[in-house]
Amino acid sequence: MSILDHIKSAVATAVSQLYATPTEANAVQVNPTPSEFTGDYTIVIFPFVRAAKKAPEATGAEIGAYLQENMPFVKGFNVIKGFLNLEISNTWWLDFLADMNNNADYGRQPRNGRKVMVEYSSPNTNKPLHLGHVRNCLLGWSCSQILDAVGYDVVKVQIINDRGVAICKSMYAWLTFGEGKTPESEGIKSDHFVGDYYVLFENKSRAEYAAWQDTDEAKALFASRTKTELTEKEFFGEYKNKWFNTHSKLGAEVRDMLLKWEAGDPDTVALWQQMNNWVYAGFDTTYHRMGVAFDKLYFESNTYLLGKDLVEEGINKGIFYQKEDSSVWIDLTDAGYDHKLVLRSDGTSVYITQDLGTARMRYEDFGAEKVVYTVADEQNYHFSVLFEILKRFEEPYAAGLYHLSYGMVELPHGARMKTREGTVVDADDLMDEVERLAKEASAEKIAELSPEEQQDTIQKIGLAALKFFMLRVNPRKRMVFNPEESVELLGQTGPFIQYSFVRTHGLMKRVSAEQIDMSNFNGYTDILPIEKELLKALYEYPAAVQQAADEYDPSHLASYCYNLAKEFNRFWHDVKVMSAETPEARAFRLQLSKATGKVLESGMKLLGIDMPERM
RNA sequence: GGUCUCGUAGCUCAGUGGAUAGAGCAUCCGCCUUCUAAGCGGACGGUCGCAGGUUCGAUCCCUGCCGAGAUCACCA
Repeated sequence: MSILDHIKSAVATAVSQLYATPTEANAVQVNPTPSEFTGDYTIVIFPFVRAAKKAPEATGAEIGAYLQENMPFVKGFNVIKGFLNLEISNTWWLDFLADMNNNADYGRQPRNGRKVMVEYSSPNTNKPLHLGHVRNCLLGWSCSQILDAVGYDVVKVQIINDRGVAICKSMYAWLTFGEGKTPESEGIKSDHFVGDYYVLFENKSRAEYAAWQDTDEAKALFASRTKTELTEKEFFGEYKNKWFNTHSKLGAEVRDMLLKWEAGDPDTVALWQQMNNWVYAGFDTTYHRMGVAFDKLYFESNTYLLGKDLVEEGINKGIFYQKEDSSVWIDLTDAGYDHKLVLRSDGTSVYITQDLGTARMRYEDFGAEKVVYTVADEQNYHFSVLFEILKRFEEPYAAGLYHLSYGMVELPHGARMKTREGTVVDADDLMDEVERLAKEASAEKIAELSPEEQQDTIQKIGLAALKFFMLRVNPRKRMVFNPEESVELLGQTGPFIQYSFVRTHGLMKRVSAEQIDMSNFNGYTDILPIEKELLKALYEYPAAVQQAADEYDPSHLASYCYNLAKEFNRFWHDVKVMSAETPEARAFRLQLSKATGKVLESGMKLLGIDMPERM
């Protein structure tokens, strides 16, 4: 039981006894005391003045006296307006510091025996990973680490969208224009190689469309448009998909290829394998560099036919209904959604059918009671519907479904990233760039390290900048990706936190090199305000991890790490550690530094960020 | 049009039913003979989108409006 829980329950008892008003412990508000007031923790008294029938000050004084009387670690208190500020005894803080440094798992909860699946990344295989995938991967990875830290067994999965029109475009372009080239022959990273053919296809297609727009047929179509307010450009913009499916020669070729693939045509399947293998090899490199990994891969080519048995089950259970054309639907109007198609009239599945089937299959595979889907917010509606349907099926995991929805990463000026327009920010390029800047900034400072160590340090710094930039923002929010700011190394950044860690690490190296005794810190009695602030920040760590887990939101943890680092830097600036006034003060400050280093390293690890030893 | 999300300093973002709403960047001013200045401090900067309501107390909860985005396919 934490000290805050003790305080809450003691306040509840006090109110119950003093004012004969039964009060729940969780109705008591306790906050860290702001530094401009005296005290460590503050109880908000306003809620109890009605029961006390006294002024807030008098009520606070009575409760304060009760707490001081009954709680050994409450050393004193003061009341300002409706706020009761408690002072916690130094011995309690010293014990806390000792316990924390003896606990290798500070901030981690014991295993709870429960299982959660986290799905993230889930790319298409027709092109390399870009900035949006980076945000996705960092969120998914960090959430899985955080859930692990609070006790869950986490299964990290991705579902690879390896089939469909998109990959066929790359396949067709390579087959038609590739002249047998390979990533090896061209010296191009293999996923980029495949992506280049996708872009090539889109270029050819665009040219075909432009030429078609000059035909009499197209002109007649434009002249006969019903929405007369549309300009020619707008009209043909809207018409593009229709054209691709009805007029385009390239479109016909791709559809033909998809049909062959579905029929299992050996040449087509072999080509598909080849293209996908190139892409996977490239993805693996990128994932590895990004520091993310998966426990199990699902492939859409294996799951896209799933879910039909659920359709039948749904009809039998009365969850779904069938129309005369034999298409199958669900009426979700009572839940605030619309009627939703779950099976086409030709009997083929749609996206949500697959997802229903995949959900059940994965439960059969792992039995996870919670499933986190890390998918961009453009699919909010889809997941609301999916979860609602699974709830109506009374799937055992239905209550544990969560859509970790995140806002699109936009380019400055509100532009969305589009492969066809060449406005994507490529994940590999991005990592190159942050490392280049990290190298620029670090070169002199780490010059005496070995080349390998230098490279390692630079990678850690660059990735920290990128990862922290993306994870410190609440996932729900759209974020504007400004290339210059994202790789900033000063201020509220990953490298700032790394730098604070490096300071603690430097102290610990001296402790072992000079065999400094850190054990007599208990003799330090007059804890300074700056030291107390640091202790309070350290104390908050488990709660920060828990909040990040409860809300599936690593940004809470990112804020926490930044605040702790900031606090440590203030401490570092204000007091001497190695040359402290007394051996006890030195021991105490070293213990504090050690604890800070531990928490920073562990907290950042949960964000997927590694610490360098020097920088 | 319906639904959902977002709106806090010039910019990027935190934040909580409670004390004077906080950081970073930018601008300006200080601080390295002292454990790494990738640091620390200070100044400047706010009608917490607008209007009502609930409350002892609202930036936070509720309603309406305004603005931005997403979505509402027999696409994935």
